[in-house]
Amino acid sequence: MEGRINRIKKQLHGQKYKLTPQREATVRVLLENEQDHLSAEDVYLLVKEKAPEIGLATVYRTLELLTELKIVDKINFGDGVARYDLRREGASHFHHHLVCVECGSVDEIQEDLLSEVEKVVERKWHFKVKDHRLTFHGICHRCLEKHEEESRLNKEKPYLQETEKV
Amino acid sequence: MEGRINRIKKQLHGQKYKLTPQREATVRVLLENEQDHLSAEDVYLLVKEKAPEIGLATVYRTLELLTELKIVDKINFGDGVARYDLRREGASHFHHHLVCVECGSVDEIQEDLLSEVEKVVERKWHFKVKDHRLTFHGICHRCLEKHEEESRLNKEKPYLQETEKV
DNA sequence: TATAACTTGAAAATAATTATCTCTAATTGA
DNA sequence: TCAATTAGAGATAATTATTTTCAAGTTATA
Ligand SMILES: [Mn+2]
Ligand SMILES: [Mn+2]
Ligand SMILES: [Zn+2]
Ligand SMILES: [Zn+2]
Repeated sequence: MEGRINRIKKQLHGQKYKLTPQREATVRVLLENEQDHLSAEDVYLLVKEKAPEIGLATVYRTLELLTELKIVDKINFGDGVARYDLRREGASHFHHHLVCVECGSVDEIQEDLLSEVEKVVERKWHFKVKDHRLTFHGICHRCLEKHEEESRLNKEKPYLQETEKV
Repeated sequence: MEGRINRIKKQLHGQKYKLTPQREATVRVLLENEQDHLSAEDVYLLVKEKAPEIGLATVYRTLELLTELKIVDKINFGDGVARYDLRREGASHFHHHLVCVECGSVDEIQEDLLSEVEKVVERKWHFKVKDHRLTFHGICHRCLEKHEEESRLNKEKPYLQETEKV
């Protein structure tokens, strides 16, 4: 954690930016919620707990700065707000996402998966790939298990079919 | 064109929706600009030419309806506006995009490319894939050619290096 | 043609993001 | 040291995109 903060501090200094207490508090919140996909508002509320004087505008500015430095990725899952996702250290590519259309959960895939596909794109479309965004929409393993459970119960009690409701 | 409109009309009626003149005009604009990625505002301005009385809210409502019926896909390239992309008829999957970070162009890839990757995701993450979004960010073939051209010229006139400017 | 359900345009409301302004504290450099 | 410059801050205003409200109009079909 501290090491990671220090490396981010160096990255900022390398671009003539300072690691102010507000910026540090914001980075800490992102590190402490690494697997989440927080909106600016979410980050603001969490940072406020450790630095109550911070303003929402500062959070926006900090997130913008971190995005510019590729420390976070700004993503949009189509729910009306931008979300911020910490890049894994040393990751050469942006990770992928699994969005469940039933429960709304967002899981991550850290594996590359696309290296072959990108070779094809570069060769066939003569397009130099620098980055990618890949999201799958579907049904997550939790919801799938719930379905299996339900259909098992339905078989045991065939007189209580879903079609009977109302 | 007319056949396609008729099939869309049937799709609407099947869900108890009506094909109003405003909706038809909107669909026509989308068909006439099939390879583009229009924003709601873009669509509005184009529809206004053939149906000047239409309101912006109606365009938003129509685009939302067409998205719900999977006639169009709503996409977000991170430029602050939602864009609407007509689905190819009979296409089983949503097509991919190549966004050029230099000139901003957006090209399309109709090939599937992901079937193998999706098999891996279903097997390894136990996630039932229903749809996907894949965008590559990089340098398009036009910009790459421009670069090659420039470096060719620089070799011919080595006394006019870019580093000399100012 | 009657009619219930659906749609519309205009305007207002909401929501997210960005810009502007002024203040303060830190840094710089004679 | 100390005046000048600058970076970052909060407050607030402005923009921009999208959604909601509502009275009035239109549509499919019996
Ligand atoms: Mn993520
Ligand atoms: Mn497209
Ligand atoms: Zn789920
Ligand atoms: Zn280009």
